[in-house]
Amino acid sequence: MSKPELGDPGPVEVFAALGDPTRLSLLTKLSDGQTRSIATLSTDTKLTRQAVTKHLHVLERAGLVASVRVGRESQFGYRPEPVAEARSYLDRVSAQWDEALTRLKALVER
Amino acid sequence: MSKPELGDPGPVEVFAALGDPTRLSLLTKLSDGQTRSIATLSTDTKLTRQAVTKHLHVLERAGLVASVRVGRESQFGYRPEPVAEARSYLDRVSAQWDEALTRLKALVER
DNA sequence: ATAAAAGGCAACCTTTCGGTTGCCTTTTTC
DNA sequence: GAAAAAGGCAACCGAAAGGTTGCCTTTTAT
Repeated sequence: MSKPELGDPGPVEVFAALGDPTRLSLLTKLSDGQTRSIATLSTDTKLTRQAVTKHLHVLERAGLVASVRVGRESQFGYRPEPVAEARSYLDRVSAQWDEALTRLKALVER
Repeated sequence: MSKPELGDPGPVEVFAALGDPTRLSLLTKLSDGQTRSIATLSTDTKLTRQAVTKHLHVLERAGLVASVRVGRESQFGYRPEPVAEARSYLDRVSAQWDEALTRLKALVER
């Protein structure tokens, strides 16, 4: 059945989550498949640990990362699904555009 | 030389621009290749013409649309380049992820 | 057993966003 | 040559975003 099930919202939320430099770099860092703690992700960031935490939660609400508390630290990991969704959304947009181009071409060459 | 040339900023700006429902729907509407006036785009939107105008300018700053003033109205049209950029950005992200998976698999199956 | 490391929580602040209203200019249309 | 249509400009407003600081809890290391 696959309920909407909270954890991968629509493309809008995903794009919004990607639309911030800090978040985008956190995500690309995590997309290497390794899992990282907040402290780790906070080094080389100029920002406070708290700020990073907030960004991570935004990413999490958008379904782009998931976290597990292990011992005293919580490990964050990349989740590929929403990116795939976003990608196919953009695919559809540019597909529509390509169609339009094709139609125009056909019209002109007639 | 290809100066940065204002008009297609990085992926962050593009994602930010896409991360709003109104903007996303304006863009998909325009991605059919047809050019539309602000008034036209404002119908069936509940929002004020001004609000729509602002959104269009955001899209324009992100390079996703371009406008030309023709007579008394300004026509907005879709610009495909930034979408392609964004798409390839996401491609790289998921490519990195896939690589990681592959490496992990190799390691495990050894 | 204490100290240090990692985090959660919450208050607070400033800037940006999304949106509205009012008014003025320019182009059309009749 | 008015009246209407399409927009631009600017002020203003409330809510959300991005960030900080302070303090308390839990886990780990010594």
